[in-house]
Amino acid sequence: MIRNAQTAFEPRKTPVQTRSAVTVDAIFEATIQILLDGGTDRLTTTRVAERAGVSVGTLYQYYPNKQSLLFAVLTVHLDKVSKAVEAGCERARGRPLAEMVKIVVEAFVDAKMERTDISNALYRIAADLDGPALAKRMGQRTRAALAAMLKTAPDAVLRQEKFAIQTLFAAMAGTTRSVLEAGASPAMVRDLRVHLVLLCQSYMAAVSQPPRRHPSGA
Amino acid sequence: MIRNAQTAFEPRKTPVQTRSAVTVDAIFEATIQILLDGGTDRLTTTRVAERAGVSVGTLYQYYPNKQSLLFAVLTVHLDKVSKAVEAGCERARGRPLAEMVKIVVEAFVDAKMERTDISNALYRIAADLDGPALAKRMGQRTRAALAAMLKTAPDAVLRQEKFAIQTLFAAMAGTTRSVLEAGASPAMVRDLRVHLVLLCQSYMAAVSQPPRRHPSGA
Amino acid sequence: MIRNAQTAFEPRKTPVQTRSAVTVDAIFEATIQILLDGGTDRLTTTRVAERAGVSVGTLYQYYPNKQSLLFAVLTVHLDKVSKAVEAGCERARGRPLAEMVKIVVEAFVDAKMERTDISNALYRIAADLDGPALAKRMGQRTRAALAAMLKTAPDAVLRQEKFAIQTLFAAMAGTTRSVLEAGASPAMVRDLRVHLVLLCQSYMAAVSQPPRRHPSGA
Amino acid sequence: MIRNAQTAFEPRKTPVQTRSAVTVDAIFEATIQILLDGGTDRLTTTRVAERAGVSVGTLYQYYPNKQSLLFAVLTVHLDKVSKAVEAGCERARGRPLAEMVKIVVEAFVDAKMERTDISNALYRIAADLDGPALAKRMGQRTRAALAAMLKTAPDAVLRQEKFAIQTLFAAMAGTTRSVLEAGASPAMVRDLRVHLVLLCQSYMAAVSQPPRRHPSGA
DNA sequence: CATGAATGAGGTTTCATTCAT
DNA sequence: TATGAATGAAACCTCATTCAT
Repeated sequence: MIRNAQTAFEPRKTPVQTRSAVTVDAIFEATIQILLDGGTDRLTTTRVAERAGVSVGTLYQYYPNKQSLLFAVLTVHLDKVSKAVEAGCERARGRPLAEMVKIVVEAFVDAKMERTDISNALYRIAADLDGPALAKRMGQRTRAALAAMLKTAPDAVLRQEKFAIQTLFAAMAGTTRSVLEAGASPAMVRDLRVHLVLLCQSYMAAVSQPPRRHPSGA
Repeated sequence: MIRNAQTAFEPRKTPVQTRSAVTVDAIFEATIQILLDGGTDRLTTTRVAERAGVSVGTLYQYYPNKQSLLFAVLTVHLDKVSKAVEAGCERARGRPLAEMVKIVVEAFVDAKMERTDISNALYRIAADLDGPALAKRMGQRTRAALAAMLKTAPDAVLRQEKFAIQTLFAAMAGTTRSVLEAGASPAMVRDLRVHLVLLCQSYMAAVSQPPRRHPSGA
Repeated sequence: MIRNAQTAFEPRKTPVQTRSAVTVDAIFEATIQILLDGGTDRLTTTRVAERAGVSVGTLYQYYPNKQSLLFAVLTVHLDKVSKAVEAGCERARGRPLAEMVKIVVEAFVDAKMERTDISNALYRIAADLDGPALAKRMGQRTRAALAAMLKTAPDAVLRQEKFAIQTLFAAMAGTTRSVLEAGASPAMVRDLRVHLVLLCQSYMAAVSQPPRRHPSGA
Repeated sequence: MIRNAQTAFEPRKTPVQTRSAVTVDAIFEATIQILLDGGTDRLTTTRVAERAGVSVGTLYQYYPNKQSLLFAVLTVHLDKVSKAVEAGCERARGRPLAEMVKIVVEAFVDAKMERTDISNALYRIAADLDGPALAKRMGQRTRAALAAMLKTAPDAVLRQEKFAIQTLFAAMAGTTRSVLEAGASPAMVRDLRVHLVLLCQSYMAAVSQPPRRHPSGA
């Protein structure tokens, strides 16, 4: 486990020349490839560089250390998933609660499952980085989006809003992870999609109550 | 990640003499201690031996390699949790579905949360071992116990039984993990306990139907 | 230690255009700055170039390799000190021995102590260059100047002149170095100045004898 | 330059088995050998181990890092010199000032000059360690011994005792160093021995005064 | 001329594992 | 059986230097 401390994790330089951009992409791709067919301990900076067709030195011009490379790769993935969920939240605004949950959960699962191999590989490297830090990075944004969306539900209002959302998110992410790590078959993925929707819908229903009617009329 | 392939993972000898038992225990305890205050990368065989008060040579007499040590430690933990759940299942036989779920989920959460630090540490070493293998080890037994218990519910019968149980288990384990890895405070743990029960209860209710009445009488 | 062997140590081109002169100065200054706040192992060509506001490539246009840069920086410093001593020698011609020594030693100490931080930093890089070569560079000139001056002393003539001068110089340089490297405080520097004069004066007196009187008259 | 900071510099373990003692000695000797025929930058831990006929790993069992190895080598040398001087001080107690100085200076020069090659090599590695720290290590003890000895001189008492001793020591050490680094020939060494005695004697005489007579009798 | 991306040998250090004592 | 010294492959990372743009 590599604890974050205060070290600079930021990539070292932003490529200005075209050549650099190509290099950075190659490194990125190589990292994932190696992770896929080698596992965590084949993932060495030397090997990544080799696979990317550059020298180690070059790799270190862009990433100050191994963690920063892993961090970058992970971040890109998490951001993609976050964006997918946020987009789902946007689309689902104003719909009934059950529908909302369906849209969002499906967006999440689809994003995660698009490449189950990559998702799985990334779970493994996540363990070597600072857990809480990453959880925050991804969780915060997503939970905010969920909260905003849920307020627009016409048919329900949450009790213990904050914690309910946390649980909802933990259930989505955790259940998916468990299934993935168990080595899910495509069939299982399909089923998961359906059942996770059900799971989240029923939970949300359970922690909601009908909105207070406006004393309109009468 | 250390893939096991065909290597012998079994501990080398089962301690028969008292002296050995003490040694093994010390090694065991040392492993966890180091994990707790050092993180994954302080966890070296030498350090474990040192902390346990034995020589590395001795350690290797009981565990043929590092993985086998980690595997053993993890196994003990998982078995403890499994047993707790199984005991819960036993206790819950014949009760109404909601009650069943409550008992089982609480048993699981309590077992995991008894020492959140240890649970967290073990999540980290789990990443370095073979995921699916471990999932199986723990999952199989537990799911069997759940299945047996659920059949005794007087008020509900599951649809898609097998997959529902898988999802139930993934939700329990995954959600708990997510919360733990985010660095849960004691307060959050308490809330989790309550909400995870709710989550599982509502899901189980959703995938159940009232039992077909026996055409008794009439 | 980088032994020079046959490598070209001379700077590559002498700047004729103003732009070049500015560049060279910047590199020079940067080298010292880095040495001051980083120590020997932060002193990399890349860093020097960066701090100087030019590219590494440019640096290598003026200095064919790292040593040549260090050599140049050191040389400038040594020349400055040499010049100060030579000027002292010039001023002191014809004076009594004790006065001569006072003037010269003070000139030397003042030159070295003007920036104790820089002197210290340069001692460090000197170790990475060829010791004897540098000693010669500085020593020869200075000893010649000392010899010429001492011949004009009206009140004394040296025995074993050559070696006495060598010792005088070694004592001046060595003692000063020892004090500096010990991390001299300003107060110590003041004291050193006084005592080094005393030291050299008494030594010179001890190795001198009254001049043979010219058989003038009688 | 490797600054000391707070890192453990102490050797890692004291050899208990005979085998270890042999190993440690071999490493020690190898370090010096490499320094002698290679210079500072051939001095790598790998090369030292190789020359010592052990593996790098073994080296690191005894020295936690490169500096600690250098530090140890240097320390042994400095201690040897210190001891020689202290022994000289002991022997010289009660003698007249000039004799005292002669004994001590010769003890120092002889110790340093016993192996000029080694002394020179060590000057070079000293630059890569923390200057002041080392100066203290050696200087303190020696100055204390000098002070104690000088108090027993029957024919002189020092003015500004503390600073005079500091200067005396700096002159001894510094002058010797200068001569050595200039690549002294055996002949020069002989001369240095004589002249350094003279130098120190005349300085000490200059900063002394006859002792106040006890108003005994008359 | 200047730039700065790329190189890659080589440095320090760790650590699972063995085996003579 | 226990010990712990020894091993050495392999990891991470730096930096002097080059050369296409």
